[in-house]
Amino acid sequence: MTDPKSHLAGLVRSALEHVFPDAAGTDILIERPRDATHGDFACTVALQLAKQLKRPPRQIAESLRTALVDREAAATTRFLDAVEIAGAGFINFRLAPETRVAGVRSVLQLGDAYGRAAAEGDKVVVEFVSANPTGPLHVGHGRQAALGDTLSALLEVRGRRVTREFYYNDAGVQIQTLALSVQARLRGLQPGEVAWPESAYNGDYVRDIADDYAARKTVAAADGTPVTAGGDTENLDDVRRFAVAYLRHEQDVDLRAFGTAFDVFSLESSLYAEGRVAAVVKNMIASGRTYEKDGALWLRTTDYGDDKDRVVRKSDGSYTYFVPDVAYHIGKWERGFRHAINVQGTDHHSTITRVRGGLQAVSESTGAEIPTGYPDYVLHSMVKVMRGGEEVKISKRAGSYVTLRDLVEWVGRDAVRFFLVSRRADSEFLFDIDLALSKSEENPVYYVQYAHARICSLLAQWTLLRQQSGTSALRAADLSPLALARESALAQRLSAYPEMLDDAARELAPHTLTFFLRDLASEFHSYYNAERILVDDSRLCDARVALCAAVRQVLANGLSLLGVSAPEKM
RNA sequence: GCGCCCGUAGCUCAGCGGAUUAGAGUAUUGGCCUCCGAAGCCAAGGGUCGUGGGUUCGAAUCCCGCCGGGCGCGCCA
Repeated sequence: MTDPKSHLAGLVRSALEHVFPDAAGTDILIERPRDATHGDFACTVALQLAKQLKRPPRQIAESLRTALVDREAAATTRFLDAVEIAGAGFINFRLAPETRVAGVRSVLQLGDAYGRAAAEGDKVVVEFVSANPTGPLHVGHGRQAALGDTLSALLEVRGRRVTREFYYNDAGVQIQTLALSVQARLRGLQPGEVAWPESAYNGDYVRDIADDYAARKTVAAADGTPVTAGGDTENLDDVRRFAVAYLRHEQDVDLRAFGTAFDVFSLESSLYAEGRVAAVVKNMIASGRTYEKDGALWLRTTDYGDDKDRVVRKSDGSYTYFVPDVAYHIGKWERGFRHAINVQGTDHHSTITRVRGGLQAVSESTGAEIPTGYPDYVLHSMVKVMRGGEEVKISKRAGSYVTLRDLVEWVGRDAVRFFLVSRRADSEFLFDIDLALSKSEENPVYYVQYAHARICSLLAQWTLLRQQSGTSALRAADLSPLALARESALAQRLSAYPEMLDDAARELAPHTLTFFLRDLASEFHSYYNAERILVDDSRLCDARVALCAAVRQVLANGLSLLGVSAPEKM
């Protein structure tokens, strides 16, 4: 059987076609009521149709109810227990007990694969972090890493073929600034001195790079290429090459420690090297939407909803950054990604229209037929770090901001990852260090992990009791003794897991997952405190243990999507 | 000034393709370990959903104004 929700939608649709053929095309929306007294599912289709059918909603609901009850009576297996009309015309459904607990069996049978859809979906590229190699990763990058990684996992688990990608802007003036900063350090200068370049990076890491450069050390970037420092202060190209490799390596170390792995690293410099930037300019001109003004080449991005036209080629002959950005996205399209999602800070919001416009112009002249909404964006706002009631702004390491490494050292990877995805991306994030460190109070990470560990302990005891191994015996357990309201509520939540994953993936809203896990853990803790699991009656005992084992499995599956550990002991 | 986002309990936040009585955590107060892990559970109090209009049988949710906050508004990235 399909999941209960879609099955129910099918039933309602068929009843609707029978009773009100004129309204057969109506969307059937099945929701899970917050209030358990309203049943397991509810449908508002009667309210929606009242106007169209010119009949009171309760009357429509009543006709549908009759048809549904007839169908249920004729069915071979029992699915519904009751169909009730309530309020203005809601149809509330109560599932048969066997329907309710059916989800428990699927969870135990599928194990780690529960919630996973067949990998038949589109190819999608998720670009995130994309930090310039000019300094250590900061907490904002951490938020991006957590959001991007979890979103990728969500898309993947629901069948999309995901590529996680990191883009380096390694061709701009910022890299030049980095090289000059290192060079200044090599000359023995320090921030604050008169000769120190005004725009230079002041963090301690610049001195570290200079020291290693002078010592002619070798570093390996994320792609593994070793770079050895020449040690010559005056050779700026060499300084730059070493500094970039050094910082790429540092970022790689941080990302690995954070549990984030990328499939592809793209370099802005390679877009120039491969002639992709020049090709984009050529195609923009061919689209007929460019013009020369003040010695520069402009693209009429206002044709695509931008609030002003944008410069493509500056009067000095170089290109603005958005050109390689467009070239990069043309590349994504050409690699076969019909969906691309970029995770970025809201401070880059204004670039969206520009990049999409640029893609449209190129698409028009090449006939690529890139959709106007390509690529998709998940924008997140800034992270503010609080400790002891005050904002933490300065990190020794970076000089002017708190690094991801600082954060992970302070509170641990699990807490950082869980926290950073636990809010809507567009909300401003207040990261409270004291809160993430608390081991007993309002710390949702421990709350969820604790539920997992508790169940593991329970399963270990049950195994001793029954002298059986693992969950294999539980898959066959008779679940009919699970008759309590708490038990069916838990089972219902387990069966809602795949739906929740779909919603989170569709809405590009990974925070949904953390809320689900907290609610599931909460429901388990309540159940655990109210009822004894390991009871003498072995049928009841096995059924309850099977339910708990299913809860554990879903907690573990969900945590793994978040990249958070599911400990057996804490 | 213009554009986008946000304003929900003391605090931190869900809910916002309208729909049955607005939720969670925390903080406060009071209970629960001779019993499967108290990093837990139960209960109470706490909200004109920023504000004023509008659409609707029905609005925290959709539309408009205003107030307050964030981000952006370069031939920077």
